[in-house]
Amino acid sequence: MRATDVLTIGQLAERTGVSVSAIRFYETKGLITAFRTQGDQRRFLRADIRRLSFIRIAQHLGLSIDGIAEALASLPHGRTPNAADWAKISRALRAALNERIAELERTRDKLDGCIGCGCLSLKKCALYNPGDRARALGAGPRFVLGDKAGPV
Amino acid sequence: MRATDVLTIGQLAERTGVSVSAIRFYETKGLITAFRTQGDQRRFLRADIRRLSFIRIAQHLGLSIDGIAEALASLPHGRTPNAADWAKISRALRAALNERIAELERTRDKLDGCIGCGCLSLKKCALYNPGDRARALGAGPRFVLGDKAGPV
DNA sequence: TCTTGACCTCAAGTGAGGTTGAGGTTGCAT
DNA sequence: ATGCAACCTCAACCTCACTTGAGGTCAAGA
Repeated sequence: MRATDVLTIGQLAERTGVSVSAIRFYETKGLITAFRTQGDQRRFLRADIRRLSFIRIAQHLGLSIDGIAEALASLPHGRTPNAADWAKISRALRAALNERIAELERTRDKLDGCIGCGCLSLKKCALYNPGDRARALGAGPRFVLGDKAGPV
Repeated sequence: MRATDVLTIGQLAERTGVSVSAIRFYETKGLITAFRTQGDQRRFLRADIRRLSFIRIAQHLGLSIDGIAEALASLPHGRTPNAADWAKISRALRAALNERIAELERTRDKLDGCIGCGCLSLKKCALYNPGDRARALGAGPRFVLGDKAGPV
């Protein structure tokens, strides 16, 4: 293994734009793993750059840490994921993305219907029905890969 | 003013599906105002149902409490907003919505380009460039009505 | 060898968006 | 007039996704 194949946490942070403290946090959450030097310092593989990229993209799409952990669980254990592995998991991400887009479009169309009447009334108006509430709660959109309805 | 024109906080909660504690919280944040009975209990107007609906819809679209307060500031002060007022503010909401949809579509298209190569590499890949980072941070999407770049 | 910057752990803090609980008051029906 | 559900305030607590700080260790260059 060449020296350039392993990265310190600082190097990984610098290459990904993710802070050192955030990387350590992700490790405690099981999103990423490091091996250790004799002096207990973390060392990462170059493949972890891609893993971290996936994490940040997925976050941008609204997935929670737990949702991302779930998605990453589909990657092979015991070997470094290859391009095909990443392509597969990216397609799952794409599906989640399409669903979120469709949901926003539905909301927009309902809003269009409401602009005319100016009703904007919960329960009465199609725009906001109580069944949607679970999805709307919390800080930002939450949905899990492969879970159409989102968390209960 | 008929008795049916005013609502207790419990009635407002029941009609909107928003919890009593959340309504009180919104009041402390200035999103909604109530007048008080002699015994210091809150009383709301029926128009506040619409106001609360707007708040929840805007939240669902990813606006922060502060962003919603800003949007609501464009409503007339001193009189109950009418249908035209709500239509105007709803159009602003629609614009924010369209922007968010467009952003997600751009992300999806970049992701499509990346599935082929399986690159998924921060900085190198078009999918995630550091300039986007400010927008991606925090819990869920943040954007302010009429603010293209989002909060600084 | 020494220095210095990068690293380590663990605990506490942050901010958004609320909820929960204690202890007390109001207001409507009977 | 009385009972009791619904209201009040205020402080503390919660989750999420991190950051910050204290106190200490490691590793590489001069």
